[in-house]
Amino acid sequence: MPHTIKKQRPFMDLSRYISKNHLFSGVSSDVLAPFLEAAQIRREEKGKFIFIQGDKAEWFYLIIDGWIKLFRDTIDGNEAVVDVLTAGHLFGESAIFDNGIYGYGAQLLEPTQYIMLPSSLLKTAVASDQKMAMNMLQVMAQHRRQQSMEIEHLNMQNAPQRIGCFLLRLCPVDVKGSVTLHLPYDKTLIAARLGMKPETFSRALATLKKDANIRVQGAMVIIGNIQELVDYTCNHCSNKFPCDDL
Amino acid sequence: MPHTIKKQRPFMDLSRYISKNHLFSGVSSDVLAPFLEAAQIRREEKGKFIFIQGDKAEWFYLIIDGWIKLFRDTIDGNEAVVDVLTAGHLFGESAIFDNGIYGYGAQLLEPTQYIMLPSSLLKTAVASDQKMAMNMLQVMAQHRRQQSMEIEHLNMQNAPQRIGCFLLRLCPVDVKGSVTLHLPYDKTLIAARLGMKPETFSRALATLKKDANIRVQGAMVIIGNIQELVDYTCNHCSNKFPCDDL
DNA sequence: CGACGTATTGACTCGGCTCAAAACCTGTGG
DNA sequence: CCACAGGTTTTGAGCCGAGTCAATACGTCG
Repeated sequence: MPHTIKKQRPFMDLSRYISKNHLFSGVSSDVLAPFLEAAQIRREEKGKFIFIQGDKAEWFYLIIDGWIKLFRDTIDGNEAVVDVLTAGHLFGESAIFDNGIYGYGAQLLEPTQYIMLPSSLLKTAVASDQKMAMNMLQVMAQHRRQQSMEIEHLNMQNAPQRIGCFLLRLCPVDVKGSVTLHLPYDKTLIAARLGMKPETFSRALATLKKDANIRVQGAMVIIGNIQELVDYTCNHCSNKFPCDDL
Repeated sequence: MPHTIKKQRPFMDLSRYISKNHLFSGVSSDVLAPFLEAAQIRREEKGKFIFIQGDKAEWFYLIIDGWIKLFRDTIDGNEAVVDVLTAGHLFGESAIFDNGIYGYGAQLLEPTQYIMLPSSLLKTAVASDQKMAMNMLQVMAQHRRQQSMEIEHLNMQNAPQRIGCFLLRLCPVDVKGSVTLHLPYDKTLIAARLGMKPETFSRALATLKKDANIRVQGAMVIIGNIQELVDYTCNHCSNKFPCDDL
């Protein structure tokens, strides 16, 4: 008795993933239809570059599962990690309305499934459909707010505080007291994401253990008391916890 | 149509300033009209807060002349300067499509004239007019790119390089060799804008004099050779000079 | 078990911050 | 014209956080 092969039934699967993304929420099905038609689903191996900085932005992307990183390479050979994204996240969409050139590269961190959608479709859909336009604007505006926060964090918070902030954003919103969570990806990568070196990350995590009642066991982190961590972390920030961004 | 009487400024003045802003470029006059109707022009003194972080975003703003700063206050009483803007710049428009709350405060750095426009109008105009929507999206996307650059700079460049980058962006695009320019506002403020302390700014400027062939006389800066400054500044960045961002 | 990638630890350097003082401007009133 | 007051900018000394380089521990997979 053959069991289901899940990679098939592409159209329905795509539909689910695409339409439930906020960009398409409340959008009529005839606006949605061409996206479903044109969508291509891909599964690629770790390390694959989906695109690099400077490429023409002919597609934008939606992650189904797995992890990718957005990055920029500097002239002297360093790499800045712009963002790390997973299921449900959209990327590459911003360049479409700017200069049509990706401002960063995108690389898979592990085997990852994603959907690619044509930029041209997004452009026309946004131009012709009000709801799409408003959704797109909202996505952009939220991104801008996130980026503002990021800039503030880099300016105002030190390494342990940036990690604390990162951990707090991993917590479910409503909990109080103690929380156990595990880090979504490599510590090295988290470090890069937070704009610090792995060694600094390691030491900063150690000071959190000492000063903010945190326990760490490999990738598992136990926050003894959320409020304590907030007190330690959020003073140099302009947002009161819980921050509504992410 | 109703002809409203504005007590201080005739209709035409506003029209010039508003319609030449990129947000309204190519927009039909009947879409533009309600903005011109509803626009209010203001002139206020240095120090005045136009709004503060957390206010409801009922207006967005266009600067006619003068200077303003956008800033965020942290819980422990520090201030992060988000941006410094002057004639032709737009601000407060992002919150409208996000959560309707300003993410920063805005304060005048000197006597400044500005126009305030109702958020509600922007929202409806963007929802009903394709060109407005595309313009707004473009404004947003460009802002996002700028912010990305800012994050990269904070991460990768040291103080002298950040100043060098700032100076290079003040240069006219096509010049080569030597350039004379003067700083648009206080060194203290530039320092804050670049995420450093005034003392650091001063010292960093001194090292630029030494290492990158710069001369400084008060607010006047003479770049001996642009290429030399580029070589000194741009290595840790992912953009090749001239950066197309602002 | 060995081997490789990831994570931690140690010793050192250096950049930027702090606090404090001096130098420089610029406008004001005598 | 000078003296003074206020703000801005510079300079100095000392400290601390984060980066670097190098070595060691840890884990997981073969």
